[in-house]
Amino acid sequence: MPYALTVGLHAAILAVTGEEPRILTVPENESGRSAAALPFGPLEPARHRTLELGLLDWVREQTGMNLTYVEQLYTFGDRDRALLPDASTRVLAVAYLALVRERRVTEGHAASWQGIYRFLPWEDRRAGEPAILRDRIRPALADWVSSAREPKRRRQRRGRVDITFGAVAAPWDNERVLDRYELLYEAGLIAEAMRDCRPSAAAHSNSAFRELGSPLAFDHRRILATALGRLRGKLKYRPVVFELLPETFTLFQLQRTVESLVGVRLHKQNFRRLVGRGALVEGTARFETATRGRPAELFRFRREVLHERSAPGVGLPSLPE
Amino acid sequence: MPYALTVGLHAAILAVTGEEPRILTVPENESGRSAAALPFGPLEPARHRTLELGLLDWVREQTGMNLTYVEQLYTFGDRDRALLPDASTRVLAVAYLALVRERRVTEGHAASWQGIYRFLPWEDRRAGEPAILRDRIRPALADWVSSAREPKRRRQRRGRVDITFGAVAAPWDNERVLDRYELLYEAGLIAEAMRDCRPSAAAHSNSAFRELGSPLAFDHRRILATALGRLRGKLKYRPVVFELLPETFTLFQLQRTVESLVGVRLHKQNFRRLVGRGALVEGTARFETATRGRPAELFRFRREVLHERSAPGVGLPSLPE
DNA sequence: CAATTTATGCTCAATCTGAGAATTATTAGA
DNA sequence: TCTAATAATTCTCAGATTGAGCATAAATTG
Repeated sequence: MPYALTVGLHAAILAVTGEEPRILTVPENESGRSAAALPFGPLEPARHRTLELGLLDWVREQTGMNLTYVEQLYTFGDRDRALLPDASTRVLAVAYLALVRERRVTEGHAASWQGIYRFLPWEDRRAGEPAILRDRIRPALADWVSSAREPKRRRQRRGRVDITFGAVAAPWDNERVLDRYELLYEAGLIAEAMRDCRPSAAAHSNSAFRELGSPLAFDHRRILATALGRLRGKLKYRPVVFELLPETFTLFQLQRTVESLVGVRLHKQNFRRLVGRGALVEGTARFETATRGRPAELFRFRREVLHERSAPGVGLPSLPE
Repeated sequence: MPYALTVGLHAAILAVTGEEPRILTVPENESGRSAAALPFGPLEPARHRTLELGLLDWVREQTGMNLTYVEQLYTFGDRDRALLPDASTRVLAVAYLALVRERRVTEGHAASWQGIYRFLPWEDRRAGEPAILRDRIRPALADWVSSAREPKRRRQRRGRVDITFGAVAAPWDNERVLDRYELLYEAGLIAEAMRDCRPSAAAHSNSAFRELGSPLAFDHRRILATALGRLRGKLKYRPVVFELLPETFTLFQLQRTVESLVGVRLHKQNFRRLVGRGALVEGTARFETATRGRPAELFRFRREVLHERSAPGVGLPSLPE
């Protein structure tokens, strides 16, 4: 067999600063152009006892960061999306999600923080449905639907669009981040699709067409989409937000952090009720000063809950649009 | 680097017959003894365009079965749990879950169906907490807790036992299948732990100790635990049970199937209410004959729901014990 | 001190859940 | 044929949860 096999370990390292979720990226020179990439490196069987240890190693080396909360996401292995160094090497990608409190990148590392909605602009609905959806995505998807030859194929495509991007019968499901990315990729609306020489992408190549969002190296935007979808789901049933927050925080900060991740606004009073009921936090008697209105109490995550109830998340009392 | 790297593709193929979930196993000769194994085979970079296609290929070859519903579970890569063919090859395992309707194994294949609770007997609580938990597991775990030297370590162990196996403050969480398996493995109560030369396992090696449940080859019992935990979670928010049921079925059959998977009995009337509310099924006007009491109507899964609502699962109206 | 801003508390109807009683349609057997 | 046993199916009812919004409290700004 003339094929070599390598396994890459990739990390989507997420933090929330203010009201903006960000990932840590490293510069990557890829076929001439330079694009941002997630920190990653190959599994070295001799050196890395486990996959996760290998990942921590590479991340430390490339960013100077020591990860604490790490979770495996998915293993990607499609031959034609791997962006091969040469045609006789097969590369798998094992993707991880890490949650951290944002820190300045330590000296001597070229890593930088980037807002995630630069890469997935259609996922942020906090200010209502974003313009890019109405003005560019929905029309382009409508084109894609009608560009199918057979009527049956058209119906399939329309159904898929409706369910992933929401329509009359099906509301927007904020966890389907990956489905949406994959659909846009298949429809050729993503720069990476053209890079991978997708047929559908070629259709747009000579029109005045702009791809959606900033690209990332390799298949890293797909990893980011996987990470965001998974995190949005997990928030609801595990107290993971607290990995992203400082030791003490106000309830409003907590709410803003959750909102920034799930991409929608939440009903404030009901959000508090849910957090309170789950007994996830406890008040310190201290208050946030140096803010505008009435000062808010500072709360702290009750780490004990991890040993008490089985699966408390924050709950998402959504707001009608 | 003197290390070779291989990636194995492993399939937990699940069906429910009557009220018993089963997996498809193949015979495997492993270091002299023969043990059942999940169907698996190495990724062949030249032949397999995607990981999933590789998996389907191996499964077809070993069992004659064509899979439809397939889902990636996890990628395992710990060096010291891989059961290496030789010390200079590193083997990763990408594990999948497949759901099928049970069929007879086709001629010429040595595969056979095995009830999953043979391998994870503590997970079936349909008849209340199983005796093995009270008589063997809880005592053995109590020993394991007190066998820790430092008090701090003991407290940690006790907390971990309480949260994974349930205690006063925390009820039994039926999704923590993997946590429970891992804990038993670490405590040396699982045959595979001894096979992997775990120190904790050695403690039991010369007493009149019997390991829990039947072993599987490699780390396949861990894969099974991952599969069951994931499926138990997914049932609640995606209509996946129907992959396991025939075209038409009674509501009671549906309930029994769900119960067999989640491992607890459910409240019948409320279960119906939930299924009805989700509009998951529709009655055919036909009835199940050849049964004892009043004949039950046959229902059919409304495949349309996949294109309607975002995420309907069956819901689990649990019964107090 | 008034206007503004934000935090926090409280209410109320609608819906969902847990538990179980009551009713209906069959089969097995006296 | 009549009765008991077995299941399916329908209903009820109290308690908890949710969605929505009003009201009040405690600060800052001008």
